[in-house]
Amino acid sequence: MTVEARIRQEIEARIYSGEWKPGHRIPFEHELVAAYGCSRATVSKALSSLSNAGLIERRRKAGSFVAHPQVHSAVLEVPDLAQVIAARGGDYRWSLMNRRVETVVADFPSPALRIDGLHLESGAPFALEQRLISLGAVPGAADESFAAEAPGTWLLQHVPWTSARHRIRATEADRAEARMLDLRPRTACLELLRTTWRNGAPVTRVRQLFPGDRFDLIAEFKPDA
Amino acid sequence: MTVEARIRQEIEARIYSGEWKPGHRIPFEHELVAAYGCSRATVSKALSSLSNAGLIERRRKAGSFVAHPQVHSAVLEVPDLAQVIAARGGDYRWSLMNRRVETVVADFPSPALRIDGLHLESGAPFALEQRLISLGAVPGAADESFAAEAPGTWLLQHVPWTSARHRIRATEADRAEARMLDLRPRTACLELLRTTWRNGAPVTRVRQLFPGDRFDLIAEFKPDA
DNA sequence: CAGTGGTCTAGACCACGCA
DNA sequence: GCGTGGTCTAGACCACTGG
Repeated sequence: MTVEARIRQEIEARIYSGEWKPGHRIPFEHELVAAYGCSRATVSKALSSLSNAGLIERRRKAGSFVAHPQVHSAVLEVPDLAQVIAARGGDYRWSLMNRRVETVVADFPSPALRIDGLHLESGAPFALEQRLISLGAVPGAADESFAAEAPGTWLLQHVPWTSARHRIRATEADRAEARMLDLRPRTACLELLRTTWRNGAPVTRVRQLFPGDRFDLIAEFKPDA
Repeated sequence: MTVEARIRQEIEARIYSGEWKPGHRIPFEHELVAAYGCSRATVSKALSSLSNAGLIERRRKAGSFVAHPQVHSAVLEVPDLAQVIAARGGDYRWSLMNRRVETVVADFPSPALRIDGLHLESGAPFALEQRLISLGAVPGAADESFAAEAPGTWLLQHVPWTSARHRIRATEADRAEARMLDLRPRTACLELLRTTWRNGAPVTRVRQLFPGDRFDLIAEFKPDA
């Protein structure tokens, strides 16, 4: 246990226990230096870590204070479908339904590859996927058939770093979607819309449709970081 | 711009641009010290920040390497319904439907307060809420009527720090739910199940049901932290 | 304007893990 | 072994901001 970790944990414990309530001023850095017999840099690292985690707020001249709780964000596990299905003990497969180049796509500065397909669990439809891949941002995609490998898997391995935005909502499968997913029409489905950028330019946009009874998303909030 | 921020940004830029691909070894700390003319502590802080953000991996003896991308997590904005509705220009209200003490609740070590109610947007149903509050963890809740204030709002102000787990799925409103939400039966809804703990003990468990066409969740992934 | 946190330095010792 | 990152020290100067 490092000194930094000890300082952090002992402050955490006082916050979790309620001994130090939101708004409470925690000891000044120089007081912690004296209490732990360590250097100020070590205290500062511990407090920075707590601040990053959102547990405390630091204000010049005033000191550091227990933050007011805000459970307004959580880490969402965005599923890798192959792993999800393997974890359930199922057999994952990808089935390509459509592949073509679209020359004009809204919000895309260049032509895009349009890929439609189905993720299957042990032979049964699991999720419907409709995807666009910018050929400007990912020229190599033009050479891929995506017949055997799902485009998401391929992209993870061929596009360096991206940012992404997900929109999650409930919707009803229309007639065509229900047929492909082997559902009654109007069955409740989870719709995941994800757009991915790299250096501000769109890389891919995908819509995944999951039957509501076959899949759910998990998001965790932990004040540690 | 601090030295630390400059180091971090210049490394980020090389990663985002693709100049340094996943697996690439970035300069050793002592090389960065020489390149930037700063101390090793400053370089180390910059690299620690990149490591926390998941952009690089640091290995003793070997060096630091560009990490392989994993868009497998994103930050989910968990909505404060009052704010969501205010941001849309609507008028938020909470309507209490039921409040009673349940002596035995699964997974709760003590009796719990059961609160059912409706979140309203400009008078129209927006979300159905069914909540349990542990009276062992939050004894003060017993003195609250929750007639005027939604329990989530009250809890944020009165319970110290928590961890939380959310489950998100699509489901169909049953007859009673559809009636309360003013929907046709079997309308697709987004179901948010959240359990909150403090020191390992459950504090509250809530189920919120949103008509699919009235609400969606947003989750962002940015490699920065 | 005084005291806080923010940032930085030039060292040091250690533990780990590859050769 | 030996070089790397992990941690720490005992200072220092600065910028901000609350009283």
